[in-house]
Amino acid sequence: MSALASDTLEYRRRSAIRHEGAPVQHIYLLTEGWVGSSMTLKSGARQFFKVHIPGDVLGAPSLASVNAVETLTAITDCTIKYIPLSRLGSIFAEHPRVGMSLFLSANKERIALMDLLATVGRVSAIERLASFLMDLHDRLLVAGQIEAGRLPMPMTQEEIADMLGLTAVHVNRMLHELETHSLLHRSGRDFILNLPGLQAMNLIASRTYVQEPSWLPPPRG
Amino acid sequence: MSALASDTLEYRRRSAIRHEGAPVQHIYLLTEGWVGSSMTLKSGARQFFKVHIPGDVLGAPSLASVNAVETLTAITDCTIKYIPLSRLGSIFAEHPRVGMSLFLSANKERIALMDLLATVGRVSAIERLASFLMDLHDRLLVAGQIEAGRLPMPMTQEEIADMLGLTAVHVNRMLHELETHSLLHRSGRDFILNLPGLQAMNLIASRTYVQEPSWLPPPRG
DNA sequence: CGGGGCTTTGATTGTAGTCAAGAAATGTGG
DNA sequence: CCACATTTCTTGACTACAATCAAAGCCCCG
Repeated sequence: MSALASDTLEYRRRSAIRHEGAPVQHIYLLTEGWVGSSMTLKSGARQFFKVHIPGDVLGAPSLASVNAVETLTAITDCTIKYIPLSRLGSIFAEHPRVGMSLFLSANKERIALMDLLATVGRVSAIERLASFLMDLHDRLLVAGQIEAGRLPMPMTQEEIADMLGLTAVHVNRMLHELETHSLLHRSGRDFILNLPGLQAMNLIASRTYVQEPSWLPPPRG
Repeated sequence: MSALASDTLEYRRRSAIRHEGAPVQHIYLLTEGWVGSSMTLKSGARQFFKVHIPGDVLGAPSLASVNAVETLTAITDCTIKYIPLSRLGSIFAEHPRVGMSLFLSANKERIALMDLLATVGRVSAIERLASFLMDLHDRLLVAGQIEAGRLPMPMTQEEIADMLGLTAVHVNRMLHELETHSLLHRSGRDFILNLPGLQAMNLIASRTYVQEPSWLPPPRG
């Protein structure tokens, strides 16, 4: 994917990479830092969908729409590569395996959205928080960005609330509750996680994603 | 898509087409009737993600997973075509435009999930219900399956509740509330919708999806 | 016409939201 | 490096939306 990108840009924490409603001209590759994708409703309420970490493709859902559906905001200072849409067309024609891996990754993201939706719709506030922390921790761990159990947390409690369908006040109380039960310890900007304890609170089944699907055509010679 | 399918099967209302956890061997094309996709949590709670209508591809998110992530259940009697995974591989290699339209449709479904997540996370019960009815109505209308304003409703109130992150009792009360405000009238198994009134309650921006993206490579000669 | 699932309604509870104010942390400019 | 401004966090008191519990009625469907 990286080879397909053209421009590289840096963003400061809090700045917008793209606003919802803007014309869709690129997808993006996040190379450093964290980016949040969110939507703002007519009421002014905001819903976050994902905390993107390095290696993630950003902005792909909006490919299906004339106007961007999601706002992309830098959660930390970050570095982003731009992939213009014109380049996307040739991928599917000339590199079917890359096209298929884009398709697979879109479906993986659908699963992530389904898991978050099930969590927001059907799980108590404290368990939502536990699930969120574990999900973010596990993704960062696999990406080699953190050591196990220590999760840097640059998000505000309001941002966490907008991810989980809660209020900032209630997130604060639930964080306190987790600390009371020794499931979490806050050390500066880091969250120290009690991994077994938090994992036990995650009501979503753990997922095994396919790496090389059997049905994927062989690489070109 | 239809040409890629092999087997065709019929299912009775309530029967399962595929259970979550089962090995992933097919995707499906719904040709008649409605199918719900859902997930069951460790707590036993259920979350619905989508009411699929004729023309929809079913089961694609699970392509990214070793075990199926979603349960597919017939909401009405329905007819389904099976697309084996083996066939999927050749699509991307031999029909790049079809591959790309699969990719686009996966991203369209991501937007639908994002809209539902924002609704469940950030919208009041009565507005959730209004949004759900309008979304289903609009999709069926575009598909030419209904006449405007008249929505057949074979789902139980418990199924609607599991879609919206509510209880069946509360869905019942909110339906009553909508009727009180002349936003809804129930006539047998049909819901008669006050379209302008319900649309005004939908807090999600309306979407314009791309048909022929400019970046899509030209059809093969 | 009998029975099980679904709907409806009432009474009560509880989780999370709202409002508010003070404390702490963070950022900024001098 | 300090002083000030602003944002974020924390806590308390109170409210309210939706959940829960329970029971009766309805309606298919066999």
